[in-house]
Amino acid sequence: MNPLEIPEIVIRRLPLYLRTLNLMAAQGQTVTSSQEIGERLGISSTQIRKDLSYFGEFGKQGTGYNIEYLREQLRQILQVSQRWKVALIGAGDLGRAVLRYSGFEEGGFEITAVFDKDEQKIGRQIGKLKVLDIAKLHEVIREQGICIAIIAVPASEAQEVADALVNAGIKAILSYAPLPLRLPSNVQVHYIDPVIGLQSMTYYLSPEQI
Amino acid sequence: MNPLEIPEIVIRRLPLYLRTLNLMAAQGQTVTSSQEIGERLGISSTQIRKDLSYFGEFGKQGTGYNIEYLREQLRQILQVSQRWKVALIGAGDLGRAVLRYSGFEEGGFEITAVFDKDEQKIGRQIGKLKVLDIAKLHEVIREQGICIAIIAVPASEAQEVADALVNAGIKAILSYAPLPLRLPSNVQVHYIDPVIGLQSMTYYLSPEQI
DNA sequence: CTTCTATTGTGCATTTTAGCACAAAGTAGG
DNA sequence: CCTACTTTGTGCTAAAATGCACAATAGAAG
Repeated sequence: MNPLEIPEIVIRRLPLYLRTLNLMAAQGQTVTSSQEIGERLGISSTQIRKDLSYFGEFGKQGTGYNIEYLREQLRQILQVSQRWKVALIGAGDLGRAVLRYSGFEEGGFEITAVFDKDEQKIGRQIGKLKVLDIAKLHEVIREQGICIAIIAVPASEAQEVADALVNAGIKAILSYAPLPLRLPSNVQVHYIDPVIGLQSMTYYLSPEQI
Repeated sequence: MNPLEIPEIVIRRLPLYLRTLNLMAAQGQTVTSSQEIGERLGISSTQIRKDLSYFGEFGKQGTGYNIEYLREQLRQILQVSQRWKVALIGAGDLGRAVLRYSGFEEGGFEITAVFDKDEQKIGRQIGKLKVLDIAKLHEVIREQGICIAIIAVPASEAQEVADALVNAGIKAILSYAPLPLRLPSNVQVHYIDPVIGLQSMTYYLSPEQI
């Protein structure tokens, strides 16, 4: 099955399935079904089976899915069996929170370099890492062979940082800055903006709750 | 036009349009077109016009949209003309980063209470707010008339917190915990999980980049 | 006043996504 | 071995979302 033919919306759901399987495995569960995964995620079981069928046949009729096996298959599909090195740009409050979040490691990512342009922050130790001068971005990224970056700088500086990242060879960016970045089409990008999420919920709140 | 008939996917895009208009307004621009908004967001102009048409006719043929006017219309549709009070649960690294992020205010939200269960953190001052004991969750939320909450606690405690929030009358939750919450259907919820975003990008990275 | 250009709002066609329903295949119990 | 029950994977159908194409209309230029 050609990867180009698999809908992006399917790819977007796979990490949710993987996360669910991780939780089940952590609780000692060994077998599950599309129905159980679906109930946890609020997705129909048919959808889950169809999504998985793009990549192969991972289940057993009458029994369901072996959790360990399906986990490993999903990890391979998503290419998170090995750990990816990630560069973090911005050592402010957000950057520090990102750095201390353990979820990245479990998900297959390791932040191996932190950058900031503020001289006050450069050189400071955060966890295992020392904050580096953003002037060394290109050099360090090339040296370490990093191809994923997280942008945690103010909106006003995000585009500039993104340009530098692309220039350094970064191929995937997760941006916390609330604006769309102008990037070459061969660079992946995902955004995280909590306000967008809140605003689409307030639409549904009844007016008397204001 | 009955709100129940408007597709959720349309509602999800409106905050993006609003954010784009805010940026344009901040740069002194007064008029725009569906094409310009679309180019910035990577969305087709037709889509934008169709989305807006669910709610009325806001543009002028030949001219486009008055930015101030369309902004105000979108704010009213999304119910963010007034500011919503928000409770934040969790005063760890993430909670503090959330608290210091200025984007919420601009988006129509004000965090007016922070809670934690850790005695070390309770009573500590963060910005204008003092961290409150989570035991007072119900009381404070009722008193202040809060109906939106942000969960920034570890995954293991998120469900417990969510239950308490629902019990206190919260109607919308933004959760940073990487797991699906079990909630009554009349409570809105959105999740933020950076790992999900990263993992759906690694799928597209070429293997030699690992 | 006429012509030219720009842009909206929308009917219709196309494409994409989701879901039903069922054959196939496995398990459990007697 | 036989029957009853589960659950997968998938062909087909239905629904949802997107995009094309164009009439309508505004404004600008001459």
